[in-house]
Amino acid sequence: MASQMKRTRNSLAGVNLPDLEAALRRLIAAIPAGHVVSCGTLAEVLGDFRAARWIGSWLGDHQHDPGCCCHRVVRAGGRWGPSPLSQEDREKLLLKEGVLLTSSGADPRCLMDAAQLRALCPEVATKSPLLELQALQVRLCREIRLCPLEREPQSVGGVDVSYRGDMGVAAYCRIAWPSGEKLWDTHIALPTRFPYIVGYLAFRELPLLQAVLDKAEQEGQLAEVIMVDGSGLLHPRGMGIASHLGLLLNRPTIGVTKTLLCGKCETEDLSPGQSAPIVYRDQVLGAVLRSRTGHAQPVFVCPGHRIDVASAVKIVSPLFGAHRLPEPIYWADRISRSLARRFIPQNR
DNA sequence: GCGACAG
DNA sequence: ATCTTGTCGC
Repeated sequence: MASQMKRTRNSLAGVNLPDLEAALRRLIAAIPAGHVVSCGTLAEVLGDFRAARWIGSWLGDHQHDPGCCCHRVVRAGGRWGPSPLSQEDREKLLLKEGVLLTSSGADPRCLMDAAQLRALCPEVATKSPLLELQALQVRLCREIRLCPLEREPQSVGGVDVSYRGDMGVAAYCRIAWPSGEKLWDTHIALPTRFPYIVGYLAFRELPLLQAVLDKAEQEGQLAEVIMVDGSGLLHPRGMGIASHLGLLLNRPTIGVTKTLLCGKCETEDLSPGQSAPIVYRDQVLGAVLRSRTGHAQPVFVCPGHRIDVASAVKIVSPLFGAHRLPEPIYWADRISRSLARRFIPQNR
């Protein structure tokens, strides 16, 4: 029993990040000669069709070795996609394996569908990594508390992550509320462990955010409310990164984005300093805000955890300075980006 | 034909 | 998010 209580605490509070790349390599290794598979089908077997884009970019990037069968991966309908091989080598390999070619790619009749690939790779199919992460998000969603903020904060923190190669730099900045004065900041750099896939941003950035916020807490600089560069409640499973972080910290969090992940709003007649509701699945889950200084593009705000839409708008509104984004996010973005550019050498 | 989605 | 030159504008 004691050993159970003492379970390992990683940055996702006990959740192990799946090795998506390893799972993808196993799927590709399971494609038989004479067949091809599309990025979308691979994504589907990993647990979410939306991972297709990541798979496409991975094909062009990955560490390729002679045994790798990535020449059997194509785009939808058999069309050619990114590859480390030359077009000539690729066509030669597929022809040798018995795949018919068309003018634009592989013959669609040689494409395998998800059911066929699942049968050939049961170890990935039965433990679909993205399905498991979705299940976790659905489970955590029930613990989200949507309520007015209890007390006005003295300060609000902002967090953001910038990237350089395989490294991520997270920055945290504490801002006085409501004055907007910059009070304190810190940062940390760590290797990236998970790709960007729409709907799974938390699994990419939470380890870094948790690390930088641990640092802030040790220095006694953790603000009462944390603003995140990413969505919260406005998420297909109600568990955007701001909500997930709020649960891990057990602290009020607000999601702020430059584009809308989901939901609809009227941005046409929005005058500077005003806000309008964002509706998703017939519920008001956020607000679109235009800064008082009248920037062309508005920002989208939603609750993460332990706050409601009205309180989130009340907290964010006074923190618009001279920039499009509210000060905590503006500074976290600026600091993380300049550090990533300055301190991490580019290797490619 | 429509939609294709945070960072 | 990142890769990137000059260019348009307050």
